[in-house]
Parts: sequence; C-alpha cells; structure tokens
Amino acid sequence: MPDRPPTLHDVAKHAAVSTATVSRVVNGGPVAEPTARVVRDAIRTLGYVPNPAARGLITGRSDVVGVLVPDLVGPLNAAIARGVEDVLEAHDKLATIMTDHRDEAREARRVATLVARRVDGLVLIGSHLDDAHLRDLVGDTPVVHVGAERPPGADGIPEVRIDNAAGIDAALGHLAALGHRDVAHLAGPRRDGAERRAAMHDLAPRHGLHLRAVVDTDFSEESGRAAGATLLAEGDATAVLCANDRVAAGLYAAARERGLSLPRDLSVVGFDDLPWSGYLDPPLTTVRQPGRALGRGAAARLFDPDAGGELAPVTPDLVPRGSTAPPPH
Amino acid sequence: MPDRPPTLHDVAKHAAVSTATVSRVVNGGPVAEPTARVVRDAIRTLGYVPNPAARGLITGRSDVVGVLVPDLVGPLNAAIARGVEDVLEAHDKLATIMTDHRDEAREARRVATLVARRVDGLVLIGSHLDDAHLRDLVGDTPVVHVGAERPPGADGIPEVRIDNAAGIDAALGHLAALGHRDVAHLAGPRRDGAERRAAMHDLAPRHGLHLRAVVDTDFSEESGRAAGATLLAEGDATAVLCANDRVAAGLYAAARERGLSLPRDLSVVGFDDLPWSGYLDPPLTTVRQPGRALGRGAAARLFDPDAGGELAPVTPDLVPRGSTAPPPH
DNA sequence: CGACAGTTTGTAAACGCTTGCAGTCGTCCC
DNA sequence: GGGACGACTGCAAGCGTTTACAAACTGTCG
Repeated sequence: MPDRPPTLHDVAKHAAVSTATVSRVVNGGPVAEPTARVVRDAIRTLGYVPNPAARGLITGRSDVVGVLVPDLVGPLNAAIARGVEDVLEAHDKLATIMTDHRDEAREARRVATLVARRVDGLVLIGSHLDDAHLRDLVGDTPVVHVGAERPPGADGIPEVRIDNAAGIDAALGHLAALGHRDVAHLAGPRRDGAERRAAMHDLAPRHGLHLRAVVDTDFSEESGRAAGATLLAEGDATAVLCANDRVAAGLYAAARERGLSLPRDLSVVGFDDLPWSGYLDPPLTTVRQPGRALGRGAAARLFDPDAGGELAPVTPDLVPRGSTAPPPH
Repeated sequence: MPDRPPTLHDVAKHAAVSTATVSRVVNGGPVAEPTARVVRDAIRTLGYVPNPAARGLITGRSDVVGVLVPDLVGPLNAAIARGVEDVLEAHDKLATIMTDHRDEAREARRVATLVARRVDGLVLIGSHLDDAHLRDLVGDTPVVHVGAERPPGADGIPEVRIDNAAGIDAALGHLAALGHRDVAHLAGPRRDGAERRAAMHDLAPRHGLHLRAVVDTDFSEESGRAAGATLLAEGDATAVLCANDRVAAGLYAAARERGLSLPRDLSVVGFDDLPWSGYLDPPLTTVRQPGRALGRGAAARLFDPDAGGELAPVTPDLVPRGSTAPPPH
C-alpha cells in the first residue's frame, strides 16, 4: 500500500500528460483514445482513486445525502432508509444516516451538521421541525419529508406519504371477500387518522359493506381497548378495521374481556404492520406501510427537478394473517 | 439565505483580518481576545459555517466513519449502529451507514467506496471479507469487525465480540436460582457455538448444575426441533440452554410434539434475543446480545491507538421471560 | 498555399481551508 | 538602553480537483 494515496498529479506524471487530461479521462471528457489508454493504464497501475472531497470543493456537490431517522428499531424506518439507499446507490451517492432525534432542538442541530457538510439533499423521517425553521436551517438544500404528521396545507417542502385510502380499500376488499357485510372502524386522530376515516366512509359502500359504527381513539393501545369495548357493546359489526395496529391490540384486549374468540367471533384488521403485529394471538391481519417504496419515492424526489408540493402517495399492501376469517353464523 | 454560503474569505474581509486569523479563531489557535471577538462577531453575523470538505482536503481526515450493516431489520444491528453513532457523536464525527451487503463482491465494492471517500474508519458488522482481501482494500484505514464469524486465530484486524461465557454464566445462574439441577445444551457450530458449549461444560458445575446432555444443531430452527426431539427422548434434564433463539424455537416445537407444557415441564433459555423472541408462546427467556455496547466498543476501538488483536468482549445480559420456571416435581 | 474549423492537450486559476514561516510589536531583564 | 523574547498576526504555499482559456496540431477547402 502506498503511504499516501496517489493523486491526479502522480497519475499525470506517470502517464506523461497534464492533470487536466487525467481529469478528463476520469470524468469522460474529450480525449483521444491513445492518450486515454495510457492514462487508464497509469491509473490502474498506481491504483488511483479520485478524492471526492476535492472534487466536491469545486463542484459544490458532496454526493452525500443525509437521512434523519427517529430510530431504527422497527422495520418501517429501516425499510425507508433502505429505500432511500436504493436510489442513492443508483446515483452513486452515499447516505449518511443519523438516528434518534428525540426533540426538535436535537434534530435541528443534526440538520445543521448535515447542511454544514454540504449534503446534496436531506430526507427527514417523522420530523418535528416546522417548515419555517427548517427552511431557515437548510437554505436551498433539497429536503423531503417522509411520514411527518404535518398539517395538510403546509406548503413548501415536499412530502411522501402513503395512500391511506388505498390501504383501507385493500382491507375492505379483503373483508368483503371473506363475506362480511357489517364493519366498524376504530378511528385515529390527525391527518392519517382523518384520511383513513374518510376512506372508510367513502369506500365501504363500494364493497357492499355497511359501516355500522365509528369510534375515536388517540392511536394508543389503551384508547383502542376503551373504544373497542364501546364498539363491542353495540355488537352489530362482524369485522373491525382499526386505525393502526396499536389500536388493534387494544381491541384484542377488549374482545378478550368480552369473551370473544378471534377471529371466529370477530375479524380485526390493523394498519402499519408493527414489528410485533405478526406475533399477536391471533397474528394480526394488517395494512403494511410500504417502507422501502416510501424511501425510494423520497429519494427520487430529491433528484427530480419538478416542483414542490405533494408527491404521488405510495400504495400500501395488505398482509393477511390470522385475525380475519369469514363472519360467524 | 445567502446565494453562496459565506467562506473564510468573506469573514476575513468583514472582520478586516487575514483568513489565517479567522481559521485560528475557528480552530482555537492563538489569537488575542479583542481580535477573536471581532472575528466571532463577523462569523455570527455572516452565519459562517466551515466547509469540512476543504478542511479534510488538508488534514486528510473526513470526520466520517463508514458502517457496513448486513441489514437493519432486527434490533441487534440497529442497536450496534446506534452504539457506533453514540461515540461518533461524542467525537463530532458522522456515520455513513450502508446496508445490505449480500455477498462478498458487493461488500468489497462498498468498502472501496467508503475508503475512496477517505473515511476515518470502518466498522464492519458481520462481514464476509477475509482479512487479506480487506487489508488490501482499506490500506491503512482503521477497521473494526463486529460479530463476524471469523476463525479464532485471524489476526490483524481487531474485532468486538460478546462474552459468550458470561452469557452462559448468567443463564446458568438464573436456572440454578430457580432450583434446577439437571440441564442440557443444544449446541451450535462455529466460534460462537463452540464458546457457548465450552462455557456450558466449564460453568455448569460451578452453579451446582449437572450437564446431562449436549446435542448439536446448525443454529437453525429445524435442527433445533430435531435435536430437541433427541434430547427430550432422554428426558433427564429439567432445563435446556439453547445455542440461539432459533434453536430454542425448534425446541418449543419438539416439546409441543411431545405434549410438554412450557415452562411447567421444561425450562428453555435462548441466546441472542431476536425480534420475535418475546412473542413466542411462552415468551422466551434469553441472553440478549448487547448491541449498543458492541457498537460503542467498536467505535471506541477505532479511535484508541492501542494495538490490534481482540478487544475486551462485551457482556450480554439475561432477559428473563416466561419460558423459565422452577423445575417440575 | 493560407485561412479556418476541429480536435486534442496543456496552463493556470480557482475551490475553501490550514499551517509553516516570517514579520511586527510590546516587554522584560541585565 | 539595547537585545532577547513572546505574543500576535499576515503572507503565501499548499491540499487534490475541475475547468475556462489558450496553444498546438490536423486536415480541409477555396
């Protein structure tokens, strides 16, 4: 191994040409074939590898994009990161992943670090930062949000989201196919909750389903248990579509308390596909957040010049497991 | 936002000093307080942020370390990455995480990419590369392995591993405390398997436990089922310590087939704490791989100048769950 | 045969920063 | 009072690239 990695100069000297020529060979500039051959040989024998830092100094691009992930424990965020990496790899760029931005200040600091490093773009997953602050931090570095719960009208920074309606649609189709006619919904708050609820109202009829009841939750398991108890007391739905998996877990508890057996007496569908959803008893049929596709979409957005606003939402898919079955009777 | 981020020159002009002085202020060189104040003000009003690429060109350091992770799906690798990040953050460095190096060629390419970027160090998790090839790729970039299954004697590149004996010791202590006297072991292959098996032989007596049987597996669930069936046929142990969680899951199956109820008839302990281990029925008591500590150890190693070889192994901890209970009778 | 377009190559000036060296002061000591 | 010494500061030379710009050819065409 060379003590000091070879530089453009070394190659130039070795090939008896100017550094400009070597640079052109490396970056595909106009250079006569014989010369190019000599240079390529020199590069090979010296084991020359361009130093991206120097190039970046001039071009202004670092070929790195920063990814901020709240955590990597669940498969969803990991999958998103993975999707981002997919497209970065295709563009010969690198991802710098930072995790665990617990609070806004911490996250802001990290964004600043990344911007200082002149990243070519930023993918923010589940960000806390409001648009104004963010804009201020990043200057004109391209940014994309993934799955941040932001107000619907927040403009400026593009965002990749899933198509909640499509997810609900898939779940309803599944239930209809099993023979259900009467469904209920444990709804959630904020934007995702609202969209899912709206989709229930819109789409249930199209599957020939009757939406018998909607009870609110705050997305937590406990609220799911409480809302589930309320729902089950009415007892005229054979299937419940939950706003997320946590709520579904709460509904499991409520059903157990009532002495119901799942999925014999009641079918349950979740939303998100959390890591443990497949290990519930019975394993939860749920709508999976398509993490990798989300990540791909976000990264693609970074390179696409076309203007801001919303991106085409990504379609989630249904994961049929043991919590759904034909209705009783 | 400025069209072009301010440079050292801009600050120097604004503060009426030379760029050298500004640089010294930024990096804590010797500069008189009044001057420093003026410069600091200029930096603040201009919003100057040093460009690490330029610095790196000169100093040779990029303040980035590369982390190669096979995947981010399980909590273990994510935790390792997190641990690495912990210590990097303390050193004002950044982690560049690349995932999914499925095969050796792909991994080699990624290592090369990272080295070309002049990373300050490399943390390789579960690497496929053999030492010679790796050495060749990285030149004198510091490298640390985490949890690679390499031959025990492989020298040169430091490696962080867990203390398998300590893990076994904790598990045995747990079983002894519950009142068990007769234990068995479903052993695994390779280095980890061998160490765990050796620890069983060494340590069981010290806990007053009698190691009644050892059956081999290949770390797979199916081999665990088969080996488990063999083991249960003998039936003189009240607790089985499995080489890993997969094997333990196999043993669950074997026990079920035999009509045994866990943990009433048999206590089972796993090793690794896979994502689903807590969702088995009963939830598996297991020895958890301390991912974050592993990551911390690895990263710390990167900065420590002290010489190669093995690192102090990291102690795993026991996660008591539902698969262990006092022995029957 | 000279001008002209094209092609290929080299020259040199950036890019934003660090750092060895040398200069400029003001002090201290004998 | 003069030299030595320190403490600051500026000058300028890099670091490894890219990239206008210009130079040097090769043919081509009139």
